[in-house]
Amino acid sequence: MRASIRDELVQRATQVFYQRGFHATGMDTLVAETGVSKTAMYKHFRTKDDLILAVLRFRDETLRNWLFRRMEELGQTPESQLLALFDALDEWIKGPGFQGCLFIKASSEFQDAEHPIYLQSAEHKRLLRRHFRALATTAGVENADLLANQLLLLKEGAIVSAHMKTTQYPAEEARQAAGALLSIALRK
Amino acid sequence: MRASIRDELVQRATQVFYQRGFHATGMDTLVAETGVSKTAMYKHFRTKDDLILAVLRFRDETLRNWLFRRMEELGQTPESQLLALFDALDEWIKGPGFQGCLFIKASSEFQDAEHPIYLQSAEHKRLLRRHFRALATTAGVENADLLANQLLLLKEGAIVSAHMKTTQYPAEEARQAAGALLSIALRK
DNA sequence: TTAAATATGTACCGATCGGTAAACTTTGAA
DNA sequence: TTCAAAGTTTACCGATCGGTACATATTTAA
Repeated sequence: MRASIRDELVQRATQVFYQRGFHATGMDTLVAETGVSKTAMYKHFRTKDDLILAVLRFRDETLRNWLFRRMEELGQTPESQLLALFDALDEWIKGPGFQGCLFIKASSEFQDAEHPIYLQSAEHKRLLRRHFRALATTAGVENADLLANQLLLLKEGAIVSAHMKTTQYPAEEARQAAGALLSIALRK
Repeated sequence: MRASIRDELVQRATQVFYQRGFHATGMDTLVAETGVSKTAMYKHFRTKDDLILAVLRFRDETLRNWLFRRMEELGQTPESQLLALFDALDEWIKGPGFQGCLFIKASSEFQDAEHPIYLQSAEHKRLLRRHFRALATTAGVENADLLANQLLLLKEGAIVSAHMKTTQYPAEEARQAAGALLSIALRK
């Protein structure tokens, strides 16, 4: 029960930042929404930025674990797992509380290319990319780099378009496009 | 020379918000960066939100005008114009001062689905979508809606991936994917 | 049982937030 | 040339910002 207050703070803060934004959320709001006193917060994290970094690390772990597991559950072969990315995405988008991608938001609120928060956000995307590329390679795709990057483009586009309500069925449309690209990549 | 101070304020404010973010930019910063006094600002715009809305309207006009013109210049047929979207995108991304999409940022800092800033941002994407769909229809694509949405997914994904440096050649990879989708859509 | 560790609430810090008031200067059209 | 419109500077408002001090309560391990 010792370290759990810190964990609970991070988990609840993740939700608050996700729903309200980083700059728009003050430490007093965090106190009110998480139930953790400000003194305790600053005992665990030296600054607000440090807390945000912990939030991003937590989100990276949980989101990546969930996504990769869901892709495995929904697809038996590497090819179908790659397409299952968009089925999992669809679940996420249609699920409760979806508000876009926390890392896109973080990197756009902290744009400085050397800012730790920007770097941490970018790292998450790079880890996704690596996983997709490994799957593409296993599936026998020749240019696995290209396909992995393109799947990532479709994924990010779907998340943004879902958040901005540009399209009604972003994940489905992304999946259809991904299927076309995948079958082309496997045909040669 | 009368109305031009308002215009200059909007244009300079666009750059400041783009480079530094909306919540992160205070009105005093705006005074310092635009050279326009706070009194004058509040004579033209009742609130900061109103100024942001004017910024988004200005950006929507200039960006859409530039993009559509560039697509026409770079492509002779509707098909090649659709692909030229990604050539123009490439120019933008590689050009000076690129920091992602102002509308994605605005909608993620003002997430409330009924907030005027969110609605204004979403409108920009809808106008792009309409244009792409019209081009796809002219090109003879059967399911123009689907293709237009997929091109938009690739475009948004490329912008985000460029901003987060996930991929080195986002526009090129998006263009290649778009070419594949387009040729499939025209084949039937 | 007790003492250290770890919470808490409250009050506060200087700086900045969005926004206003008022007195003064520049500008442009009749 | 004159005068109102539109600009500026400066000072200010209450609220909130990120962050700290301190005295008190609760938890936990010996």
